[in-house]
Amino acid sequence: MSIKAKITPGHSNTLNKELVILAAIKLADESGINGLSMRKLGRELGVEAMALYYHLKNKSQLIEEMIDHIHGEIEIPFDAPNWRAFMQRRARSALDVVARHPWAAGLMESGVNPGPATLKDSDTMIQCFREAGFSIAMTVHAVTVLNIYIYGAAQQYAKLPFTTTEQAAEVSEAIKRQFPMGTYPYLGEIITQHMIKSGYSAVDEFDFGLKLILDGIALLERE
Amino acid sequence: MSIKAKITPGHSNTLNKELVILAAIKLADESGINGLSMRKLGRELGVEAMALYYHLKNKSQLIEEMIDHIHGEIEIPFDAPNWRAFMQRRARSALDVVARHPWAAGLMESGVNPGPATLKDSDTMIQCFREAGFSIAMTVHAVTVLNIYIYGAAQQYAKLPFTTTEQAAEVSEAIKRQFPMGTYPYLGEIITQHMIKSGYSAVDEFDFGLKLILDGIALLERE
DNA sequence: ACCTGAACACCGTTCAAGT
DNA sequence: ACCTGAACACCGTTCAAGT
Repeated sequence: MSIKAKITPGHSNTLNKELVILAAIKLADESGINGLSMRKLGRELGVEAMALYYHLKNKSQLIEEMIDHIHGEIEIPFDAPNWRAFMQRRARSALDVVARHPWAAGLMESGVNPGPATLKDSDTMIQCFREAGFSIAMTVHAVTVLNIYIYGAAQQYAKLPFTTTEQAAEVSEAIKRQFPMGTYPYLGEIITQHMIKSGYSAVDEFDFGLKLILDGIALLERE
Repeated sequence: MSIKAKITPGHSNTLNKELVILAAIKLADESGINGLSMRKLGRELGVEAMALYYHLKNKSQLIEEMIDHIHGEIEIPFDAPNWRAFMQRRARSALDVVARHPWAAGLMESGVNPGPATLKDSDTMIQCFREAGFSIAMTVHAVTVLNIYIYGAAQQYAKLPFTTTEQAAEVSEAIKRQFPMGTYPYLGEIITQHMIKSGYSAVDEFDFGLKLILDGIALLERE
């Protein structure tokens, strides 16, 4: 055993898959998915890019692992009193997770090669609906519409060029200035009357749509 | 005027923005968004990559223009008898468009720099709801939930590793073989009882969710 | 007006070689 | 077992120069 290993006990000073994945997520959080390169990631880890290929097959596999890790950050609210509370909390958690890792928005739910965290999340959602008395067919419908909505919303949310309602108003005005008055009268009305005057909140919109969908699912309960 | 110009009247033999965009879409359709490079695109057009920079600012702008063009392919059913028929037909058309251009799925609705086709589409959707008597606030809710659902579904649909129900069954079995029996019991049940036995159809799932959302929107009509 | 050649600063990945 | 150096075949983009 080397002296180095004795100096840092319990902390491996050599690389491993997990460390690479965590560093890759950190790098992507900071500089986006296009800012993530094997060479930069190596630099960040104090190693040449080629070293990464000892721990991972290639960049695709790295990204798959990153996505499954992110998926594992979504809260699974086992203690929720009913399916509706469960799905509501899970949805909010998923939106939070994507807000922290915007680059991941378009990559989740790819359908190909789901990792353990992804599979566990699906399994738990299904369990929740089944135990609430939903049939298999209705469970599939419910899970599908919820996931489409949540990941769709997360993706649009991640791409929003604003976060506060003030910024929303500014951006709306900028868009409106780009086209001559009257070209898009209905859109123009929405922007002036709604986006700028009253406060537009992307999160409120998300919640409204989620409620609409949960109400719809409630009607499937005994079908 | 050159002889060449006389030989091909009405057909410019030099490049222009529109030709570049169309060729780029064709190339992306064939080889995905990662297969689209300025150098390959130049080759396809019989020109050096650098020539493209005379017609477009950079690759980002090219992609923005491609997306707006794709957006223009979505049918706007002016002759629909009511808002519901309008939204149903538009949704189906959007799904078809993304099926033809899977690489575009994750890039539509980016919110930044919407092009004329994108703005026109929004304007028409808003007009449809407003003329049906929806308030401004309810129109925003309805358009938001519909777009999130449609583009979310399009994205998942574009990424599906299967198209027919037979392929769906095969892929489901492959996924199931990857994990030890009983690890994900509820997911396992869905796969064996539903995905493999009865036929799973992604399009049917899309329609089910769309109906659920349209039913929900109908309840907002006089709010 | 429209295109090219050369150049720059990057990529992902392989593979033999080093310790 | 774990990492590196050199190499290959790519990228996007700028800019002076060509016609």
